[in-house]
Amino acid sequence: MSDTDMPETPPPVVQTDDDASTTTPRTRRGTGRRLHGAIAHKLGAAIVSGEYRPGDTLSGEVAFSEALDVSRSAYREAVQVLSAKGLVESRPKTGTRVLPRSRWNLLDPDVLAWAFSGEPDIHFVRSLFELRAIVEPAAARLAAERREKADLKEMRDALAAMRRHTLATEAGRAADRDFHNAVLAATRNDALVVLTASIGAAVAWTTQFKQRSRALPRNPVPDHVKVYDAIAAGDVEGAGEAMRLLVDLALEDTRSAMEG
Amino acid sequence: MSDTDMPETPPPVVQTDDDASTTTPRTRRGTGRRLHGAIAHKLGAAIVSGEYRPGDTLSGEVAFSEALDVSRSAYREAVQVLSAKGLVESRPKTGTRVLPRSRWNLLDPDVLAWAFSGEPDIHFVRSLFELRAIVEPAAARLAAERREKADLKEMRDALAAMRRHTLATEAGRAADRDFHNAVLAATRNDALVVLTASIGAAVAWTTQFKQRSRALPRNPVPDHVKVYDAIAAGDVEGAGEAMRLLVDLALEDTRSAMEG
DNA sequence: CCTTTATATTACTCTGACATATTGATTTGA
DNA sequence: TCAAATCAATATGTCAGAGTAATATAAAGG
Repeated sequence: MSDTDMPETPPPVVQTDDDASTTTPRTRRGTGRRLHGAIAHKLGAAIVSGEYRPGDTLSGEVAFSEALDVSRSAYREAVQVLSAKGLVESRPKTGTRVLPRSRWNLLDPDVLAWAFSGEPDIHFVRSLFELRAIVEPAAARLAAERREKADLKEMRDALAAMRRHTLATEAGRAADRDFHNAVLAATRNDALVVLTASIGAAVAWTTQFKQRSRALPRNPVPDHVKVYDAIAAGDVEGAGEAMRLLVDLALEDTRSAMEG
Repeated sequence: MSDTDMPETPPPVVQTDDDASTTTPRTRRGTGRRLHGAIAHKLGAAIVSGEYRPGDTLSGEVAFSEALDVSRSAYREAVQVLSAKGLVESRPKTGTRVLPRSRWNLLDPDVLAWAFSGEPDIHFVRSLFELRAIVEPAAARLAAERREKADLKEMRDALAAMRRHTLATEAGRAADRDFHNAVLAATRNDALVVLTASIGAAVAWTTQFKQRSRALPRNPVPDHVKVYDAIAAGDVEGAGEAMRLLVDLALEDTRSAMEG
């Protein structure tokens, strides 16, 4: 993930640790990562969460930047990031306004992270899983056609790691991601790789929710093994079917966790 | 498309139209759009075309910005855009380096535009069409399930426009896009919409190539009508199959145009 | 009523300075 | 001799203020 990462930004407190502060508490702010990154995160999250709505126009650069107590440069660089992701558009005289949702790069990893930093829209989560249910089985079919020995080894290693740890641990989740990435890599399709990298990140979010609400009810390894076996055997139909099952189960788990 | 658009940036000539120029010819540069946008386009295109390769580190901000004869601010804002799209990463002391290809947001509309502003990598084009062949039929199936009356009207209107104009005209291509967008909108899936918006833009590029090399050999309307009929009838299987045919034919046309 | 011109507002660009973080060498200690 | 801590060099990060260019709105003219 690029600059603004997933772990919640610690509240950018202005620590007034100075003692004889005759001067206003300036220059000593945010603890977070790079400043413009933090601002982009803040604004981006506010936009995708609906706090600012499409068509709304942000207060001018000078006003907003000094409201945030940052320089105009930092604020502008943050806005450039948002603009690059299709969230806002700036024009002279008009100001900076939020673009219609249709122009947002919803599959951008950062945008997804912002979307999931608050209360994720259940409708959108459904969309993501639906897309995943479309893409991943097709990817498994391609992988069954094109996999090389090295790909299969990657998958085996990931499976072994999944067996060792569980999905409750970070190592286990990483192994899960590794497995899916290995399948993707075996398709020799760059567009597929980057797409499901985004989706996978989002799905990882929902997985955390799942863990939070109830202990994981199912051992995911056998389903993954079925996918592996079919891919290793070059069984195109079987690979697609096994992956479809896998995604459906994940959707089912997450849905019950979110709605229940 | 967001800021940096498709039409070739007119060469950013430094017009030295001043007569008694004792001063260096500054402040009067690039005719193009916003300055940082132009620079982002230039650098982005250079990166995706392989001129700078992953791991390469760009010359420092001061050096590079004055080599381009722009201020550091403008250069930095451009780099922020590239960073937001996962092309580069900047760190103190280390400098700005090109990230591995796996971290590029290849489905970002701007990145796609940059990729297609030069000689498009035929391998990557193949990946895009493969992805399209996966997603669009699935979208057609969903559309057949969920379409409302208004969706069908949109599709009919687009079809009518396609009949009036041809794919050789801009109006015709717009109608083609409208039809596909209508199908997408009928799926009620935001993730699908934004994804195929990207792919569609890229495909539109290749369509232009197609037109350039040979007069269009096939009337696309009947195939589109078949898709419409199936969706209107709620025929899930038929809709998927008809769309699959449509995408396959487009791929065939483009492949022969690019390789021949 | 429509077109054209003026104007005010806003983002855009530039400049130059300082702060901060990270690397790599240097020094110190075991 | 090797390892850990220290320090300096360097490039990005942030700040401040001034001036430019573009554009929507209002005003003037046809």
